[in-house]
Amino acid sequence: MKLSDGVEWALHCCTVLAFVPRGSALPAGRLAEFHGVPTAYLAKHLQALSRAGVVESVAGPRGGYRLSRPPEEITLYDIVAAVEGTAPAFRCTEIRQRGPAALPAREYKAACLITQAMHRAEAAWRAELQSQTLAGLIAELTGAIPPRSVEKAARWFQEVLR
Amino acid sequence: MKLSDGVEWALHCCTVLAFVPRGSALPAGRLAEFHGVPTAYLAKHLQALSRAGVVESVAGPRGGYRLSRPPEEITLYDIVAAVEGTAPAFRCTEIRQRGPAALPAREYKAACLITQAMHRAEAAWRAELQSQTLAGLIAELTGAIPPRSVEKAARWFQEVLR
DNA sequence: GTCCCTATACTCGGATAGCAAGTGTCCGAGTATAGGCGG
DNA sequence: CCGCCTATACTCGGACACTTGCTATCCGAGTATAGGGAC
Repeated sequence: MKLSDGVEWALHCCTVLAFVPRGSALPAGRLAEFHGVPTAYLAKHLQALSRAGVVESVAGPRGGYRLSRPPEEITLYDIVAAVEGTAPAFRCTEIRQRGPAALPAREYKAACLITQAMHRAEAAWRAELQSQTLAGLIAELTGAIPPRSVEKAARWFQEVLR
Repeated sequence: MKLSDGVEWALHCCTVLAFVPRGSALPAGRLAEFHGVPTAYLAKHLQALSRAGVVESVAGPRGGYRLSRPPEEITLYDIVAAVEGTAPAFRCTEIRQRGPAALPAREYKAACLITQAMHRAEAAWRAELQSQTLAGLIAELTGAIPPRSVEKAARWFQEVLR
């Protein structure tokens, strides 16, 4: 089981985008530069965020990406699901309906108990991510990030959003 | 994010192995036949269960696999972890230490907050799986499985364990 | 009849190909901007 | 001096190669069994 690297990138990008002034936007190239990752590949994941309605894109010069909702209304699950998809990690192939103890398909009305157990675990995972908003994450960040880093980031913002 | 098919197979196999009389064992070939899956590939996952200490193997004729502990002491997480590994699904690559706002590496003492949040979610997933034992699953199963299927399975057991 | 020995056949275990999905990259379509031109 | 038009350059979006890890398979090492022979 492995999550795409894009999930990490998307979470960091959304955190940065939360500091973009209302009305402005940040291009994919600037975001990639800020995080030191390949531009083209990051763009791919930003498109996924755009399709999911987490961020919105504006074309042309002075264009780029910005959050489409206030950070209070964006959960970490929204971001993860946008990149990773909403399909369950555990997929039941109904092997109980095969082999010497199998019955005709119509006999299996109730869902497989093993599948239910695995889905409960995934639900717990989703619930934990849904309980955390982007705003909450940023609130934690304030005070946890070294002041010098905040200063450098602010300077970079000044230059890029100019 | 996708779990290996082997996880589903392993869970079903352990459920079946719980019904093997103490002292006996069930070969990989019989387990594969019971579930209608490729023998060689299932064997690979049974080896993983064996390495993890969930099942134990006995070689030679009348050999095979059996649970190495009573079902009360085997959690669903034990089985999933044996097949899938214990590495976290979310891997932090420390992109916060790159780009124009980065500081020298020694400045980053505290763990990345985004990573902490993702790890909390995975912990919730693990906790849910750890709270369920194989014995509990089997208790649920009793009464949920159609009587005709139980009968066919019992007949097959008679023939195989003979 | 009982014990021992040997050959057998069955088991697991790790090493080996094939394939799908994630990783990484590129170029084309669309648009807001900025400059120039005319009134 | 002001408004309009056009050319520009910058943005996103989807289509195209490559690599890693999951899927599937095979053959060899080891062992408990079963049968036969000797006592």
